[in-house]
Amino acid sequence: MGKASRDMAVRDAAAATARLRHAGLRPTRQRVELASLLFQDHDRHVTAESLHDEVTAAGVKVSLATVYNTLHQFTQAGLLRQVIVDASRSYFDTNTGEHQHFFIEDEGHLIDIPGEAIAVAGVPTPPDGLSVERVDVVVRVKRG
Amino acid sequence: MGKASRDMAVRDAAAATARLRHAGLRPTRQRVELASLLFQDHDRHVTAESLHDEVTAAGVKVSLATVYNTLHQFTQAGLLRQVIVDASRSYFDTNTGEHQHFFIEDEGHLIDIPGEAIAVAGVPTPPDGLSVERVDVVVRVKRG
DNA sequence: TCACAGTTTAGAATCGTTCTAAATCCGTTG
DNA sequence: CAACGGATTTAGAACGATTCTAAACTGTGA
Repeated sequence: MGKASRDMAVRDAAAATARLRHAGLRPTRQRVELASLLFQDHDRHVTAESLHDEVTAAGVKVSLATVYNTLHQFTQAGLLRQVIVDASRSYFDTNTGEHQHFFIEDEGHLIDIPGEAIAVAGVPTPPDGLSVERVDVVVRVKRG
Repeated sequence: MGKASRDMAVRDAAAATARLRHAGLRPTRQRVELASLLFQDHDRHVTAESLHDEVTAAGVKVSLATVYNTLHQFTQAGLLRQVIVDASRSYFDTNTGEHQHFFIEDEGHLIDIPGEAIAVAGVPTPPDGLSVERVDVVVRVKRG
């Protein structure tokens, strides 16, 4: 292992810790581990189970309940965004900026579409006492 | 009860039966009941449970399993469209034409947005061997 | 170092949905 | 119009994702 990757690993944990503190979350062992995995890449899409598998494969022991708790806490803290595309499971996206998604239904796989790329025109004013929270666009794609 | 509503009821069952036959589905008692309820209004959004409650309240005995089966069969037959907006339950829409939705998260309530109203521009070409199946737009709204 | 609120955990519980195998129904045939 | 056979319905079990619970543990400020 070279110097760069060692530094990387160190920086990951430090960056994760800083990020957690900044978000008002106590940097516990589990949260730091999960944050390191999640935020090493800019655009990640995970489910509770995929993340649990990943952290477990990395040799770290974190319960599934904690993964669920953590995903929700991160989401509430604005570190993650929940993406609803599949009736049977929830995805979480490390990209919290404005953007949309391709969803490959057969594979259960998401791909980001940059926010600038897509424009939604003509959204009507919502009825009476309602206000727009967010506009989600899902482009469902298939093989072939 | 006046003549009009009596005629309505008759027409409902007859229309439902015709609709089922046309879709290649045997018009069983349960399917006719459910179709009558579903297609009396043009734009309905139901969940399996809401429809089950409704049919039960109407004094008709249909099992929840049959409601699920029927919703899926109707969807496959093109009589319904499934709408994915909520991680915890599936909605079915009697409007199968091109259109989008407001989703009132607090109430779990959907409102149609006509297809002509909304325009989505700039959807990128999907990667390699993928083709666009459908573009779903969900306008999430809140009280206030 | 201590204490305590915050966090994690295993396992049970819950929720929507699907499955299973048996009972029933419907349309056709004889 | 009775009987047959495949389609349909059903109750209840099973399932998978998620949440809850109560007990054990762990950061952090004093």
